Amino acid sequence: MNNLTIENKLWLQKDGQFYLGKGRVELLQAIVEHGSISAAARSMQMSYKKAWTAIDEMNSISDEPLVVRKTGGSAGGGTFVTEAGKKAISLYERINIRCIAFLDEEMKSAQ
Amino acid sequence: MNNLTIENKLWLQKDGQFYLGKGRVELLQAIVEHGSISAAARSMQMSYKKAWTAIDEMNSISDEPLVVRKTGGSAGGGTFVTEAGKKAISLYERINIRCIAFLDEEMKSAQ
DNA sequence: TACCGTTATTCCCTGCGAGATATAACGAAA
DNA sequence: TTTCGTTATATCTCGCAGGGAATAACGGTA
Repeated sequence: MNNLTIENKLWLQKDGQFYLGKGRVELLQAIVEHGSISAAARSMQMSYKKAWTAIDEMNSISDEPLVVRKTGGSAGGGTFVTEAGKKAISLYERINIRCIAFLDEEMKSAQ
Repeated sequence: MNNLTIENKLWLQKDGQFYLGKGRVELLQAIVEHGSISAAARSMQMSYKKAWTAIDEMNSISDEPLVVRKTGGSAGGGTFVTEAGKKAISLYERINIRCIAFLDEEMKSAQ
């Protein structure tokens, strides 16, 4: 019974629809950092299509958009995370960190 | 930002290998109840193959077997959950229940 | 020895997700 | 009006996990 660890995966749902998980939070953070979907996707070895699909889905599920997308222009366009998006990121991260700490405690006292 | 719920998925790992999750715990419980892999699989609309594969894998990862399988005999054989298996079930369930309660509290205080 | 229901194992097939590719649309700046 | 890098979107293919079916092995019991 040794070397036993507990893993967890958290995600937020809106009306039962998958909304925001670990991968999407990382994607949003990369967009904050890089200012575009394509640069963010490149930075994390994700295909543009996958990134775009994820963003389109979470944007349409949320009441307020999490990112604003601009097409065209001298820089070609860009994508920016809204305040609602940043709030969602920090909500997820705070709960996730606290949940991991909680589970560590549980496992310690369980064995 | 309403109708927002948090979902979580827990599983146990042994040396980094997936070991026991929600579905496998339910399968073990069905085996306790029915006394055979095939009856347990039937009772939860799972294919025998999937059930057998899951059991074979978790049994081989664990130090002590979680189930004992008997082949042949008048009843054709059967499968029985060991004490170690029952302990694993209750460990998972206790942590899972407590984790759900923890997350509910977190979500309440977050909004 | 014949039977029976279970465990054990192999093979085929198919649906789905992910990736790759290609191309259009866009619009500010020069 | 040309350029450029981005967003947007449609196919197409390929791999593979998972299901279904088929079959062998097993060993009490009658």
